[in-house]
Amino acid sequence: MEYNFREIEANWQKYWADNQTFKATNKSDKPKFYVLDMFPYPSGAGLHVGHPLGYIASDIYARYKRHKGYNVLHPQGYDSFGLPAEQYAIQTGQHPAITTEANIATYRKQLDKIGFSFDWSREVRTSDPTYYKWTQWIFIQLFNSWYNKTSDKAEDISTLISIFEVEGNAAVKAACDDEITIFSADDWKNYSEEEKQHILLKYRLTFLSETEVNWCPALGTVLANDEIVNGVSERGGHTVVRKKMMQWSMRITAYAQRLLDGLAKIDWPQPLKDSQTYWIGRSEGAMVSFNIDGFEDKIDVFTTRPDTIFGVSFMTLAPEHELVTKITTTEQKEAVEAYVKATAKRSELERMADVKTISGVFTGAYALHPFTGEKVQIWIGDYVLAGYGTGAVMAVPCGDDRDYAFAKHFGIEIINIFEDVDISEEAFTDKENSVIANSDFLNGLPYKKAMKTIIYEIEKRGFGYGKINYRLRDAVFSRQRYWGEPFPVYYKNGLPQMIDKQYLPIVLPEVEKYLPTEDGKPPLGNATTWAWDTVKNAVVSNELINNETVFPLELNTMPGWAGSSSYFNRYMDPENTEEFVSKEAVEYWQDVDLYIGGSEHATGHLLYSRFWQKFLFDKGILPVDEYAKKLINQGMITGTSAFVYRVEGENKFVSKGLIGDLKVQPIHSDVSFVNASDELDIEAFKNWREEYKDAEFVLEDGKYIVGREVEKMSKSKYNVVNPDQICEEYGADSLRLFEMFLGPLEQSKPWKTSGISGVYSFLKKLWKLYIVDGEFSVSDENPTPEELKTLHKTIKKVEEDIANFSFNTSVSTFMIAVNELTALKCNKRAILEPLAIIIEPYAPHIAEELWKNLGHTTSISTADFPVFKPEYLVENSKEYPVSFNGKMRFKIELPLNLSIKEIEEIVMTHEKTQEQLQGKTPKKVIIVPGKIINIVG
RNA sequence: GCAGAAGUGGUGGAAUUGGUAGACACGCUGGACUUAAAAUCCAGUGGGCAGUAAUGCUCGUGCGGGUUCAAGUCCCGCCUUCUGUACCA
Repeated sequence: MEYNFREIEANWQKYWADNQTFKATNKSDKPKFYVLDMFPYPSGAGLHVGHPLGYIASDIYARYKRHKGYNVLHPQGYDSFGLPAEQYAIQTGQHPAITTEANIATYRKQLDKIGFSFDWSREVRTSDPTYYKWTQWIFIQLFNSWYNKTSDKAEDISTLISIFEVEGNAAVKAACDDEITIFSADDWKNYSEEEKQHILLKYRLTFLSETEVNWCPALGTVLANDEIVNGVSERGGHTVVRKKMMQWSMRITAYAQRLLDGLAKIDWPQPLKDSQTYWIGRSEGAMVSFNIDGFEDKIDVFTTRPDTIFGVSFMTLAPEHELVTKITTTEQKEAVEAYVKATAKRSELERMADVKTISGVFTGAYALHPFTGEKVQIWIGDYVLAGYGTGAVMAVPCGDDRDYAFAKHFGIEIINIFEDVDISEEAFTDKENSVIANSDFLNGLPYKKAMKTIIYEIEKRGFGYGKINYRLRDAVFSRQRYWGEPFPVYYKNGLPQMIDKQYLPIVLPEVEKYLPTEDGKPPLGNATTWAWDTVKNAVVSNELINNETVFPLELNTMPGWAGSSSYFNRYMDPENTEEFVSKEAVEYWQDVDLYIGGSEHATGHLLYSRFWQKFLFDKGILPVDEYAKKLINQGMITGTSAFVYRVEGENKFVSKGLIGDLKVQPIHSDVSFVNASDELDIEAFKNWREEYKDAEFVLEDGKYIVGREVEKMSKSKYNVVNPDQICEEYGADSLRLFEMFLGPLEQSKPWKTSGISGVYSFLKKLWKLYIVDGEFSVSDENPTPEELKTLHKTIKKVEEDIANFSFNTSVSTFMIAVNELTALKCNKRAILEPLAIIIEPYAPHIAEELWKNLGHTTSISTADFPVFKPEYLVENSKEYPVSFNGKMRFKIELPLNLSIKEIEEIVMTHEKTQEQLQGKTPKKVIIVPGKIINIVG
């Protein structure tokens, strides 16, 4: 009876599917456990061996938890809206839905081969109308809500209207647009319905506004900051420019503080928390208004150092600042205009590459210092960003590096307002250790006291107020793309109207072309049936638009992160057509206990989804405001590329060891042509490409040895390894074990297929334990203490490893156990049965097969995990290492019940000790019972 | 620049609280089986020196210091690589 993994794995995969072994119920007496993977975008390239790493880890965890008596929810689905399918559609005319469907089929086939314990009955796809119905629904909920800073939560817009009706908006504390006009209750009542809607739009949690966006002309779309890499689009590398557009935005800034505070109660990796903290970017300071000499207008600035206000010697505005044209003097007009123009022209790329250059222009205007009344020059400079704070800064050169450099460069006065600090060479930025001087009533105060005093004074004198500012921006939610969720929105007199829940989903219309229209409208502008009939409550032909009962629908679609921001809640109740998720389901499952995925989502998906969770929590739809208790980032698996070396100018390849002084050009070879010893299959390489057919190969010892280098796994580097091939050749159990064996889950590590033979032969050795004379057979004899010891130390170690997500060391532990049991010729049921269970999470197929052969008729998947018994590991002697001055010289076997004194006596009289000491008396003897003996000479 | 992670044999990596550095594998070398190959099994395998050998000595966890009876692990100062981020007032 051979270990025939092909037959075994196919049989069990069929069994699991037929019996719905891993289907989770929403009702159970067992405690719940929710294990989630970040769901994949089904790309056309399919999975490579790097992708399943996290899925294998989570699957091990899920399977382990089933053995421990939990009702485990372990779903999987697809984030199936996205740009690649759309790009492909633009090129070929094929509908993205067809491409997506085909890609999903490939993914599913590949995933099935690895033997995951997913509950596929709960699968969701973000591009499926029955799913995106709920994405649209959440959008409507956000539209119908405002953020009340007094109650510190989102509330229905009707509560805001009630306040307006009673007292106007003066006292309302809300997260809203910056420019809000104050109105009274009477004003409100006199506003037209349209005016009211315009005002409410400034308060809603999703709102329309003219935003400066990253417009990519080549893709015909707006890109998020994280979709831009080095100033060009992440996909395709096209140029990106700044442009103003009417866009939907999400008021995530309302949640800035809560997103920050929530980090304290979730067990997520510190680096990930740090990057979210940085992204949110909380800073405490003050808003201060500066009057402008000769103008009514004021310049508002946000500063984190109001305590240094007496050090202000100039102000800098962003070139885009609205006051620039107004206040610039005639003498400076030309220079200012040229500078503004030059800045607008500079691409993001240029601005980034050139951080060191100091540039700016004096406007000729002066601000008046609020405390001293002195005149302060107003400059413009592109180091001040229009999008942050107020787009203006009060410059304090003595306390800020950039202001210092700017002042030095343009010869502006530098006022020192720090006690006993020399600022002739550089600014003094150590705020914690600063003591203010030369600053009127702040003199002699340390940082913290100075801050308190100045904010009090600023507020008292009406120059401004203390403020907490966040770097986090509201998230633009519109995309000029086809393959995304349509908005459930139509426009009446230019005002957005939500479509009622009962008519959802609004299904993506058919279009002839997936490109933007000729007049620059998004691709949905090509649709001919894309109008909303408010009588029939249906999508109808555009020809029927009369702006009385039939209105145009929104042409933008939602961004990639829309569908992924709450999908984990939908898994709890995926077939519910009446509610996003039922109360019972969400009360039972609550939240994700373990979430595994890549760290690249740190500030995108993982921040937006926390925002939506908090919002839905505020609305009473979800019971918890953080959705994932624990999160693990799996590391990247890199590829090991292979290189052949072509002699420059010739069609001749030299083996790596023979390069010497030759001028050679390294060329990627497909890794499949190279064996474990780095030898190239020359014939395969020659047949790869026409140009290599007649190439000459210079060999060493009769072989061609390639060079190897670790690089990102990618098609273009010919180092991609496909999991299907591995499953075909070694089996899914080998793949699973090997992916884990590679190294710590959270670190990046290179893939080298040759190593897999180690885990493969381990599985064969494991199999053999259960075989006697070619037949499956185990003995019912009582196990020996040695056998029990091996079993129980394995149970102990594996449970500790799983708790620490240290799956690599578990695999080693299994190997050691099997090696030991093989040496002991152990064939006892009492050992081999529990062994099968503890290996099951890692190698489920072979475990099921062994379990069946042990006489069981049901799946091993819910068998109780064996209980660790420490008594089997009790030792009564220890092989002590005996060190001299910290260096181990020999070992000595001693009973563990000896006292320190007794140990010392035995050790000191030992002949090897005498040999080491050579008659000298040791200064000190250190004995740690059970650990070590160290003799200091 | 800032933030984070990581540097251990030819390779992937292991080493609970400081306590035998290199577990477990890959690769390599030698051997068994075989007409041969594959598969399988056995033995060896960090470097250097000495010895026929058993063995002994010595150096060794990126570099330089320090604490300690004892440091891969703790402290101080550097170097390198990878990842993220981009003038945030």
